[in-house]
Amino acid sequence: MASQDQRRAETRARLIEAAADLFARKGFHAVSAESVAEAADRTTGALYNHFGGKEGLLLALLEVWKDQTAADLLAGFEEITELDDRLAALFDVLTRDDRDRGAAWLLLELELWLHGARDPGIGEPLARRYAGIRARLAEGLSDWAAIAGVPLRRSPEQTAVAVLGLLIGCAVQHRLDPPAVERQAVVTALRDLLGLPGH
Amino acid sequence: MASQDQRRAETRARLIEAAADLFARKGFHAVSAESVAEAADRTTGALYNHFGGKEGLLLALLEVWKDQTAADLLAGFEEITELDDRLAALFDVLTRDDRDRGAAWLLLELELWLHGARDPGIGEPLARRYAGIRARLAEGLSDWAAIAGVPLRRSPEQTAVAVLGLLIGCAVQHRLDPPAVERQAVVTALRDLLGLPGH
DNA sequence: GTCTATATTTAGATAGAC
DNA sequence: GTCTATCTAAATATAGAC
Repeated sequence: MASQDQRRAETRARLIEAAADLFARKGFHAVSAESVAEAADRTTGALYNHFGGKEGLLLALLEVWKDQTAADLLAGFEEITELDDRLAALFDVLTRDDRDRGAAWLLLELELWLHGARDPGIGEPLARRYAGIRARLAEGLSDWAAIAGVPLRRSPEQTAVAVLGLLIGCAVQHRLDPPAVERQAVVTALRDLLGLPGH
Repeated sequence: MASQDQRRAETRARLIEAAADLFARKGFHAVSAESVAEAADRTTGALYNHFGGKEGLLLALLEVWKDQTAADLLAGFEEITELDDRLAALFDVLTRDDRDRGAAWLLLELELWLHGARDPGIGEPLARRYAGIRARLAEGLSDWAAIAGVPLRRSPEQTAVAVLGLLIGCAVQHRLDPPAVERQAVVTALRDLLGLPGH
């Protein structure tokens, strides 16, 4: 009896994973429901049974990633002690271009954003997700400020907005033209936002 | 004889304008070549004759916007004298949501970016465009620093990267959740990047 | 140079077998 | 619950008339 649920859960997981990969690499509209099912070793029938369609799959994907992204982004941040390295790690998460999930992360992120900006059904959960990421980041920055004895220049929330904004905006530019965005310059810019003197 | 060229030029312009509007509002893949032609009061035949297809239309659109964007972004910047107002004007260009072209600017921008990140044929001209925008912005910042007597904290180019990055990243967040991004906080963050004391 | 009409392909979605 | 087979709709692209 449990193995039925197990198989169902695996099908669901496989479909979501395949969707994440394909949507990120080719874009939502350029990917057919059939190709997602095929990549997951299932069929469109299963996909429609689970998610009701491609749009439903996108929403499910968003929900799964809701917390995971914040975790990915802040994983390094909370472990590293040296501040400059922590800041650089944040940028690296967004710009690394290897074969793992981080590879197309930025692409999928903006793919989702673009849908969210047009469709409230996607936009609202996405907005909540960003708010969650900022809340965690704000908490981290607030703790850091207290320990380091450096007063933040804005509320923790608005500092998180600025830090996240700078990271996203620089990552966007980096993707099109990597040499144009110097890693070290991003780090010093982040330092500026935190109210630290130049190195 | 000239009227032949004129009509051809007008058809081209109408198609590009219609494409900009529709691509921005609905996204490239969600828009059919036929709907673009219809919105431009022409037919698909004309579209294919001019651009060879929808992809060609996207490229042509990109070329037209190449310089225009920098002009739009910096138009206010160079006229306003009060620094905080200048900085706020930059952000306003990216976040205003009225009925004119600025409305969907950010959407079309990231729509193009997403295609550019996946297709070098789009990515390379797009990268050149961003470089152009940064060059103009760097020049403006450099001039300002000289006049104001405030030394920039990074090279003009890398300062432009950071300023543009912060603007884009904050605009992205603002689009999904306007109240979460305080205009004044963006201004002070920009001040930080320029090495100015808090207000 | 532009339009009408259409060929070709492929998408999303479903019905019924197992 | 999943798969096979198929239906309907819509998209890109073209061919030929004007």
